[in-house]
Amino acid sequence: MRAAVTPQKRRKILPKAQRRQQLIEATIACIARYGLASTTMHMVTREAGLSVGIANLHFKTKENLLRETLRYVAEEYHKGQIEIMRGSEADNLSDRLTALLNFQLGRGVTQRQKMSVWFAYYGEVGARPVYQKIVSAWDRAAARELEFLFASVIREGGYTDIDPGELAIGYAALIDGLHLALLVTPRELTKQSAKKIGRDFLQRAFPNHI
Amino acid sequence: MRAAVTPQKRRKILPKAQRRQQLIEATIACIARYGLASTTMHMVTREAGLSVGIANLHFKTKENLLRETLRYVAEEYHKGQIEIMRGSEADNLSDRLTALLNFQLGRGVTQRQKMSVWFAYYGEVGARPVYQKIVSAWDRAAARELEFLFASVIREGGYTDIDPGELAIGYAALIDGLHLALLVTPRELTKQSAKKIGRDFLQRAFPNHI
DNA sequence: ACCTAGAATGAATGATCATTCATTCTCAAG
DNA sequence: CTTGAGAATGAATGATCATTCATTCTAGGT
Repeated sequence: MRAAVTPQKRRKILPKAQRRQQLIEATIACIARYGLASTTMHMVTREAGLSVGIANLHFKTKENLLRETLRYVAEEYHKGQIEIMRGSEADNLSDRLTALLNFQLGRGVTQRQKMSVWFAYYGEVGARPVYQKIVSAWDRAAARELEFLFASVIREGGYTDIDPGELAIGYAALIDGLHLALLVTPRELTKQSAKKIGRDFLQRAFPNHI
Repeated sequence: MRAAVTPQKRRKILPKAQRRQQLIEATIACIARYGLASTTMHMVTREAGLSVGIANLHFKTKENLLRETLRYVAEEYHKGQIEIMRGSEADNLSDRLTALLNFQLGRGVTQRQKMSVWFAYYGEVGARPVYQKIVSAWDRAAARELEFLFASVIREGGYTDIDPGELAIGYAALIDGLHLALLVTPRELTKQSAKKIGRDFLQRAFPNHI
């Protein structure tokens, strides 16, 4: 009888960028499954199907890997948002508002995995200024864009007594809060209801547009 | 020359309940300062001015201590809320709404320390079902109370087309989102603005009451 | 004043992890 | 086909931590 036939995974060499991406995605999966606190380098590299040493090879330290992962997640979410808010010339403002809502509470973003990661980092923001910097940079960019969109809607609809900046902060807060509710009390809130609640918010502010 | 005069802190024996409380408060302070992930038993006991062993004496495991701390924080916040929503017979509904908003975005609750702890736990909810259970139990209780309050307001104001349950979820989400914004992007949002945003939300829903 | 139940201590233990680096392996260039 | 630059591996290292428990100390009861 032979020694057990270990399937002998052939070592593969790939470009740096690809390995980094692979590790970031493994990190996201681990954080969602085990939490930020108990995610270890072993877990991440196993999830990626690679050896322990590779994480330190590409990211130098765990702290670096976590930071880059946050950067990736924050960028993905906020870029998506911003793209929709800018819209194409063709889209009218009502459609843009609806598209934004559908994105923010749609399949891609409200995956349990994504929301877990998002809030895992928020939870550490109080203790880690670096995370705060990354998140708040993107938040500011999205907030400006949203304020601009709302200002256009206000102008078009002739709404009075609405400050676009304040409304934008309120709307963004509502969406964050709904994500949190979907994560923490999923039994009390479906994505459908969440969308309706977001829509109602916009409707009360912009009755002629929604 | 004598041996250095160590100020020799005299050992003090106190009732169990008091020590537990003391440790929970030290845990809150540590989580706020260092984050949930890097809070150690040594930090907590040092913060409390006690020895390492004591935490295990009173809480058996670290996991237990963290769980009890969450229970304490969740209870404190939600009990305060619920008390205000029930109000005294004397208070009219408008006053109750205002009092609620002032509590939720007031000095006590929006301390950086409190919000840090709050979101630190939210961040782990995706990975720890126990935390989810604790938080969602209190959330449900508060949600019911808020729905009841809103239903009274709707009846009194004769507002049509408002579902009190949905509005309650929306309002709660808005408040959570504002807390998050105060924590993550404090430079972009003052407590004053946050209150105004909350007030505007209520005003658009209940124009005759606010 | 003396005793003792049990509260409090903290050095020691063992488990877990991030990080290192000597070695192996891959593949593109020649 | 041959070769070397550097990508990938994983056993080993050392640091950090939760938890234990033999010992010390306290305070209420006698």
